[in-house]
Amino acid sequence: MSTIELLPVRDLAACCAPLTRETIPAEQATDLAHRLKALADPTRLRLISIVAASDGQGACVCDLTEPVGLSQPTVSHHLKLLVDAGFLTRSKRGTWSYYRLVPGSLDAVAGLLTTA
Amino acid sequence: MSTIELLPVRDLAACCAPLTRETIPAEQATDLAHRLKALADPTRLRLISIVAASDGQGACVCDLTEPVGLSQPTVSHHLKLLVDAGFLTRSKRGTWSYYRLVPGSLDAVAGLLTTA
DNA sequence: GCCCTACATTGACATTCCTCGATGAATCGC
DNA sequence: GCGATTCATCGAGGAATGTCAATGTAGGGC
Repeated sequence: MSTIELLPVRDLAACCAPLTRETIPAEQATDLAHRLKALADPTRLRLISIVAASDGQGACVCDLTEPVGLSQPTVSHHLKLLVDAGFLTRSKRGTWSYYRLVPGSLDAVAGLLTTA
Repeated sequence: MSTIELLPVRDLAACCAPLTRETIPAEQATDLAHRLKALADPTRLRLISIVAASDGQGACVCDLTEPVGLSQPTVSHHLKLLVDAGFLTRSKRGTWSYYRLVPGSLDAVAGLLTTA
């Protein structure tokens, strides 16, 4: 999961036909694979889930490290991956970092997988 | 991606609420992460895409190795992962193996990611 | 200024993953 | 039976990933 320039998620949904409509070009496959790789980890799925639940103010790292049972650096690492992939945003207030779900980001990926 | 017992895909959709509805339990997160990991590779996305396009009779390995530009053992390996994850089925006819998309399997995963 | 809190980054290690060449298994045609 | 074809499996090498302890950075309170 090397750091790669990814388009905003909404461009994904805008530009690309679903996987099963037509053969996906190599470049789009690479981009989508990166998004999916960011999601394809139990810890990151739980982080997204918790962040989504505590929406409004957002969730800080201190709220997240205990539920997932991992060290703070590890949690920060996962959060960074999710931010880079476009699923979360980070906003700093004082010493705290608040993470929020990017609206529509998950739906954009889901839309590319949907058959109908 | 060690071989793990996964429920049929339809049970995924049947049993589980979307990621953002409520905090996902660790066990479900592991299961979903396995499915996503199976999808999170450019080559496998393209394989799925090609197989889905050539539906009806299905696609054999010989049809797939050239478009993705990888060796036959590698393609067989990826196909096995996709079968194990429940996205493809394999049926042998003579010397050929025909791969087909499992209807609804992608939609089941997509449904778990959808916000609405 | 100084310490404490909250978080990010670095470096290291073990594990997993992707890929290939080589080999094995099964089928078809002769 | 024998060779050729199609595909799966095995073993290995290199790259990427998940995790942690240690360290760095920055803000808040005294």
